[in-house]
Amino acid sequence: MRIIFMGTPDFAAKILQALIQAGHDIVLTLTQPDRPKGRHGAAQKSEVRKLSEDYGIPVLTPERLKSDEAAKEAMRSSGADVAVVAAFGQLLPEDVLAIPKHGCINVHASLLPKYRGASPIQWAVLNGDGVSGVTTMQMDKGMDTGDILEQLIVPLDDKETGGSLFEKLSSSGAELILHTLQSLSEGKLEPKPQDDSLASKVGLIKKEDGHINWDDSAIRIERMVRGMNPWPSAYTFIHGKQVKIWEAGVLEKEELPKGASFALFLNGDGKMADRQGKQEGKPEERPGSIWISGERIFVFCGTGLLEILSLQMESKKRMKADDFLRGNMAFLKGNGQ
RNA sequence: CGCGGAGUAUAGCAGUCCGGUAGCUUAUCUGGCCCAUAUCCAGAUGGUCGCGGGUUCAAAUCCCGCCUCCGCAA
Repeated sequence: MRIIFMGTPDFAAKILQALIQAGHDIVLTLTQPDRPKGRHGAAQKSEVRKLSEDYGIPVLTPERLKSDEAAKEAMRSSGADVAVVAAFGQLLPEDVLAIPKHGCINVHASLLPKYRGASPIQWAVLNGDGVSGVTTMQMDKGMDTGDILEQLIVPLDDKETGGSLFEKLSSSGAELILHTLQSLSEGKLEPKPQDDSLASKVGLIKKEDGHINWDDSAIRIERMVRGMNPWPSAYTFIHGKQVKIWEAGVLEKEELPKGASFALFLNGDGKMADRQGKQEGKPEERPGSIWISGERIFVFCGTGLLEILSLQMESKKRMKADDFLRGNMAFLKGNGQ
């Protein structure tokens, strides 16, 4: 089949890779223009663009497909049977949807109609879902509202992170789109409309979404630690320095080891909080209090206790809690600089 | 040439400003204590101070170049 591929990041590149390996004829690729990225501010090609160029596939990078007549003309003249879209980053206008003979098929990283929108993978982890999956659907003018073609369910692991689920769903997505295209060529697809009453919508995850609110429950924060990994990561501030938390465990407050000692109190800006507040219980047990026991680090949360297993100070490498304590006790206590 | 931090023993750090015998915690090994222990005590092993030049009687430290890692920003 002659296929136009539209996508941008890693997730899309994996789908494209699978299509190429399966022997499909990719006649044209559309992806986002090169964006500044990385430490030196240089514009970088998207993953999809790199892959396409490696295989000698023509690439277009329309800033706004909606008003880019040249790109539309290229699509028309390609004579494509179908367009496969994965994390393209632009809403497709209706006239574009109609260009390929069989329309545009989207690979979406959730079990639609759940998690329509931009960050379905992270939200599955953030919400503690037991399963997620991938969906292929016939695109229409809405945001992930088209008829469902096929779905594949993927179970989540207890320690699932955004990154690990991403890996699972991209390979499942690749598998599913190949199957869907096979079904399409055999005329066996049965599009099913989505049940809008079950729909949920998720927005793009932003850096700020990784900022931990210690008033939340330990359970929720631990999910956040996993869901925001590897980006934007769950973080807090200690003495004004950003600290990312990479691994954490959930405990009950009663499980705080007896020998533990209070180290410091956190709040949003990393300064010592007002201890005269009218919160319940001892001030050292309010949400955001850090306790140290031997080589372990604990933080009181709104509900429960979070043990920090591995973390990363800004400008530093990720390290285990015991390693962190080894050389940072002075910093924690504020004695250092 | 976007802004900034960092590279010192297995690991985490101090020391660099102000040049003068390589330090701390941990790990490892040995011994002690103990019914026993991830506890405690004593001792030992272990480092081309990222790489290459330069200055100097003398460089982890000062100067120049390079490599690598990381945070921000996108």
